[in-house]
Amino acid sequence: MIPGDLLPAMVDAETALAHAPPGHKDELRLWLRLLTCATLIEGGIRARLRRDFDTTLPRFDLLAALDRAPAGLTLGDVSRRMMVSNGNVTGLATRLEAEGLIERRACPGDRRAQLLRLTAKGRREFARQSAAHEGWVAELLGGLDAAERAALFRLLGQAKASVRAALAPEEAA
Amino acid sequence: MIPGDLLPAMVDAETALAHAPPGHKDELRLWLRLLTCATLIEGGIRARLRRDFDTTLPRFDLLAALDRAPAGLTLGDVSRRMMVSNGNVTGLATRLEAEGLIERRACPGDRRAQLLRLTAKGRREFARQSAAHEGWVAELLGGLDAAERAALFRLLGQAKASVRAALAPEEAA
DNA sequence: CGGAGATAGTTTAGGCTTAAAAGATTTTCC
DNA sequence: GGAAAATCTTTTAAGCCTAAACTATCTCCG
Repeated sequence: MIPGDLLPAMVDAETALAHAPPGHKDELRLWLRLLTCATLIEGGIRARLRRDFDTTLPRFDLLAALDRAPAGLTLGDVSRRMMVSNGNVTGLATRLEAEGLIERRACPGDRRAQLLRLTAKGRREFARQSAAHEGWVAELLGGLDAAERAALFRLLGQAKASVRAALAPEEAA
Repeated sequence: MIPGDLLPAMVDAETALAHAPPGHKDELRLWLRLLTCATLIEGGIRARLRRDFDTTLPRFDLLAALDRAPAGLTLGDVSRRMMVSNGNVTGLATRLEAEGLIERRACPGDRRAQLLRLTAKGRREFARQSAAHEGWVAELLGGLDAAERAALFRLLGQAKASVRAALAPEEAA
């Protein structure tokens, strides 16, 4: 995340690029601005999760995935949903289990797999975090009106499709 | 980054949310879509930097910052531009210096600070990486036409302003 | 049946990242 | 001048993250 003491004088890559000699492509500017937005929002959320709940974004994301799947998810399911590696989920799950927020149990019919589920404590804790999280996001993006948000949402959908299409060949490999 | 072997079956958080019970705010959906886009693009770039140059995105970003500042930057300058912590830059700079891509030299007039500059090798290497990078980004976002890119760029500017405004109070603290 | 290949999860080594504490130097201001 | 505050950097401990190698299990099909 972005250290709080850096924010005042922060000069992001996109801003710096604006002063650079011309010749950079359109797409690069767009990407840098997109990245700046994502980094700023993510940093704000990480700081608030730490400040208010003493937790981290990956932990929150894992709880969120489980909260949407009452029947539980295997580690592999979580890995795909969170777009992170297998081994990463192993470590995250170990820590959350130690904190008593999730539990591992055998997956019926497949002795290789384990199901992860929220404990009662995990559900309670996530409910609190989730409500706050929704508020933070609304606050951060509150400067856009509904029409702007809708337009941005639509265009990001186009962008996502473009990126997925460009990435598709290597998925097939 | 996103492991290549996960891409085919990947189900991102945003997609999963679409199947969740209603009640989620507009802003949350927008944020999740923005995050998905950024994560996908970043993952693609990381994979290509590794594949073609055996390097990482943070290393590339540090070289990029130095490339735009021929006179050199202090570690603190780099930290602000990259929006990462001080200590992070120390480690990154140490590794890049060991690879001979950058050099540290005394900062005239301030014995606390050091200037980081690209070496000749660093300049050559960054030029190669940078050209490829620009191509990758153009390829990933090539599915959008110029008008869509312009509209998206503008709306992301609004979003960035909104986020910065919401984050501003804590900067002042 | 039984082996080949796919799939689930863990481990390992190494890089990235932060917050916090500590050291060195500079600046401010009385 | 000199104390106090600010700034620049490094160090430390801990968590996050990946790729790759490995074990265990399952599935397919000959």
